[in-house]
Amino acid sequence: MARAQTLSRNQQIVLDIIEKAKGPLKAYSILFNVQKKGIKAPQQIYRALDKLIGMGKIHKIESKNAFVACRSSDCEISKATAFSICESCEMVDEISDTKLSKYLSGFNHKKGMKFKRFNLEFFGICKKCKKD
Amino acid sequence: MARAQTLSRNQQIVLDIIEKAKGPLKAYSILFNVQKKGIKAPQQIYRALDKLIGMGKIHKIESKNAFVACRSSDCEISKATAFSICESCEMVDEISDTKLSKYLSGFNHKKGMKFKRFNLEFFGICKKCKKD
DNA sequence: ATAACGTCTGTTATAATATAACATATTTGA
DNA sequence: TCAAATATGTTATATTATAACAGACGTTAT
Repeated sequence: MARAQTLSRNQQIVLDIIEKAKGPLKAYSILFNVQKKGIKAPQQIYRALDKLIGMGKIHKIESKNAFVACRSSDCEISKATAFSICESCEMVDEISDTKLSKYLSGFNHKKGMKFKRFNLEFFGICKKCKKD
Repeated sequence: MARAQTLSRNQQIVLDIIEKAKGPLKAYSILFNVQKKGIKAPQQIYRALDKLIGMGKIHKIESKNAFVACRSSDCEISKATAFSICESCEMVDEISDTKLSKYLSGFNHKKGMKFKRFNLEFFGICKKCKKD
């Protein structure tokens, strides 16, 4: 049985940084930010990231190779993720839309494949950037 | 105005390889495959890939950093992509489902952001792999 | 308690993915 | 035909991610 609640030292450090950030963080940017805390190597970051993703604490934005904190308390969300991404300022917003999530979770491939998980990324220009 | 129909030499070479492949191809695997045709550097591959993506001839599978040929004649599809990915055999299938596409194209963010494009990736185990 | 196990850590090295920058050639269109 | 846009070739380098090995730390079953 995996430990569901407690985070290891490195996991906590990495999660803290990601949660404090305003936007998505890249692995090496996390690394530079935690070097004062004694973490020195990419491996340490990637290991923590993997575990945090597994726990649903963070998500990877695949199109950006960057990581954001999950702001939904629902654990299931890590099997059903959707994001809104601004192509101008790089802002990422997690979309929690029950209808959307249900619609996609119920979607089945014509060829009979049963889906366990999906990731959806929307792109556009956010309100803020449109004004400029 | 961009040339919509004609492909340059390198673009054609890269597209040919991707179209012939059974599954998604990675950039460096494409490179190794076309070295006999005189293409020597990653740049040449990535440049061709970028253009082909822009034309909607191929798509990038973000979660795999790999590329597949578009098998839909509809150009619009490059602004609305959906894929089915087997986590066991790595097979990727492009999903062309009008309802799904319409549903997602019509989806609007609560915060007023207008989406121009989306990419959806479903994960599971394909029929073939389930048998094994 | 202690041995066995699973998990986490630290570390060095290297693989895999992608872009920068510069020089030149080719195509296209006004 | 000349300017602009697009494509090419090339070298170097940046960025992202994993392999492989060694050791530490906590649980828990005996």
